[in-house]
Amino acid sequence: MNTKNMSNKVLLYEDNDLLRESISSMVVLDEGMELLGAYGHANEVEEQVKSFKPDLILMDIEMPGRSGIEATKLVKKFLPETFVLILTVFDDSENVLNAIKAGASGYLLKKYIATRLFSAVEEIMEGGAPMSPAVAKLVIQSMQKPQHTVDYGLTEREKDVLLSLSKGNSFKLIAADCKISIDTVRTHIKHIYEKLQVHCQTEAVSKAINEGLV
Amino acid sequence: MNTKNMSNKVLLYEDNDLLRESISSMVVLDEGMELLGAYGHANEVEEQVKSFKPDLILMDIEMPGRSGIEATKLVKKFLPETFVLILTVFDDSENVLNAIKAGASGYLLKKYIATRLFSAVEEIMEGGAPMSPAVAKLVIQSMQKPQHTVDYGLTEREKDVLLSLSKGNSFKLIAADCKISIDTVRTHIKHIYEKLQVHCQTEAVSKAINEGLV
DNA sequence: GGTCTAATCCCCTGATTAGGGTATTGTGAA
DNA sequence: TTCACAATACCCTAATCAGGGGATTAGACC
Repeated sequence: MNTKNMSNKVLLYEDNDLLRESISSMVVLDEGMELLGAYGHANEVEEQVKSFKPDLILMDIEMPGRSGIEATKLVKKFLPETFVLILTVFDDSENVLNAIKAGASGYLLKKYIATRLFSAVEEIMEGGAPMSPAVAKLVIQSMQKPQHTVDYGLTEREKDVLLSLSKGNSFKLIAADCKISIDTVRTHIKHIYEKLQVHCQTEAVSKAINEGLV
Repeated sequence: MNTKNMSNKVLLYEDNDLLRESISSMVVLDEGMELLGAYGHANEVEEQVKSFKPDLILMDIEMPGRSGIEATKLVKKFLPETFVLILTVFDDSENVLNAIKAGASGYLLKKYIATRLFSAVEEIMEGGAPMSPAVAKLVIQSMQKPQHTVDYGLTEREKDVLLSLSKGNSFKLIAADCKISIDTVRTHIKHIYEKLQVHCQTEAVSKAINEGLV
């Protein structure tokens, strides 16, 4: 889409006037980028994206009106091939993960803008995913199943039964699966309900899957 | 756990003799790391981890016997505070994502070992998550994708009911939740079963959660 | 206007599950 | 040797669910 000697068309959304000016200057002075527009809010992002067809958008999260995360969703909806680099002071897990789920290709904390903006842009345009170490850690943690959040004290056999249950098996099938009688299955199930503090299959399955017990 | 002037205790698993020797040398010669052991397979990883209590494990994926991904799961099970850095030639999405889900803290392609091993180790020990740009991209893509894998043609109302069911609600509670009669719930449930090709609640909930329908 | 579908509601019957017991065996800890 | 507990198995009753009907209303589409 972009060759090395073509400059990348860039849009900037940042509500802080000073910062917007400063980033604008950086972009304008860089020969690899061409600034198409810089806005203090993202309320007209849909029209702007459609008319400018940028290659890259630098997006703040906290802006008056529509948030950068909402704006990112819209951008990816109407021009999916556009890259979005989030520029923000927030590095809490909620914002980071939501931005990435919304379709952002990279996440740069504002304190690193001066030193790393150009390398981040370069990385993004080459198909990479620039992230500060702290952000990368958050992303990885979100994928690692919360293994030892709570220990419900399930025995091995109870875990077997719960696993079979979570696959959608009836008591009858669980009995066959575990090679025990259906009454024993019932006994295990009762203990599982007590330990998980639930009162029916669906609750147990939901809890088992969502808390990584299976 | 580790202060800057304490060397980190390291275990290495790598089946290629030449590469194992070469990485061992790098680790031994670095004053920040202390090599406790280097093995060509991970079949006794459980005992080794328990007796050495390493701070960091450098783990190959493809090894005879137990894979590095299985080994990583065991390590995190018995010594959760141990960091695991995957060293591998594979950068396909399946291996990368499985390794991360298994609990790996970082992922370094072998071609980068010579130039980036020390910085990756440093980053990991500081709580970061070193990844090559290609790997970071894979991780991000995996979070952006899993929305509409399969379309079962559920109507909006059916999705509402399925969502409520997946939270562990009984038909009675779903009825209250959606403000409809229990009979209507039953009708929706019947249609959901048909469309999802399942025959009971647990199967439906399992499918809904695992395939991201809710 | 006719057809289709989503969403709502009702009934019935047989199967399954929930919640309450009790009991035996084997194992491992106190 | 007790004691606790995991794993196995059985019984009973009330509640809930599965699978089969049928029916009405409102909108969409042709």
